[in-house]
Amino acid sequence: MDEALKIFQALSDSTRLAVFQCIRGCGGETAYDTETGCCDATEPGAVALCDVKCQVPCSPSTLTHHLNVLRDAGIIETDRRGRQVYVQINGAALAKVASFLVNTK
Amino acid sequence: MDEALKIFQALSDSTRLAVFQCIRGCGGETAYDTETGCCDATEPGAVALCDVKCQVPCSPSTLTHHLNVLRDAGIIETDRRGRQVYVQINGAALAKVASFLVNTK
DNA sequence: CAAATAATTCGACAATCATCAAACTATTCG
DNA sequence: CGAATAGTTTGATGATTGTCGAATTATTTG
Repeated sequence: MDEALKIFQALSDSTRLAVFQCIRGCGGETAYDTETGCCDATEPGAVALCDVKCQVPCSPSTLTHHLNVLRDAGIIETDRRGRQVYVQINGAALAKVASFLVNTK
Repeated sequence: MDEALKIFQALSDSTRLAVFQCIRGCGGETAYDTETGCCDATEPGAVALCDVKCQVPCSPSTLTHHLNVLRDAGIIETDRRGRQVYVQINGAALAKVASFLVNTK
């Protein structure tokens, strides 16, 4: 399945996997960091890019690049709200690949 | 998890994914091809490299390279029997990554 | 032992790709 | 409007990596 290949490629870079994990973990309800002021997710399951950047050390352009790869693979979805772009995980795509992995034969 | 990263890297190449699928599909009971004589798996769940090579078009050295990557990632296991090396899938490793993918938060 | 089959090792080469800086667009706010 | 914040676009560059051919090792068999 070609869809699975794209997802594997998207998750095959350490920085990109960190971004992925950040979006997943930070999108929850309790992930606010009072020290840095980062990760002030306004709703469950969505994070602003600027908050991701706080936790994954890379330049803005690199982050944009990685997000494009993740989005093209169908792993995440983005929508802009005012100045910020919010990101969230597409669970369905992940579930499909997970079943592909486990599926015998 | 660093283990997951390695597995994603291993499956992020189209040729390697083809090898993976070949081992999985061909390792079954009924995959013998009377035309080419390929894929004469002697036991369920194991395939000889020469049979994989029949189905995935690449040079022997390339195949060896890909198998090393897959083995280092823990996806497959190999053992030599006489002239041939047999390969089989390590289901446990795949199951672990599958649950990593689905796992929310 | 010699020949044949199966697989590995080694180098080299081409292509892909992650990264960044700089310049730019988009949006809010004073 | 002008300043500030948030992201994107566009090269360029350095590193990684997939591929192969040639030489080599391992094993069986005549």
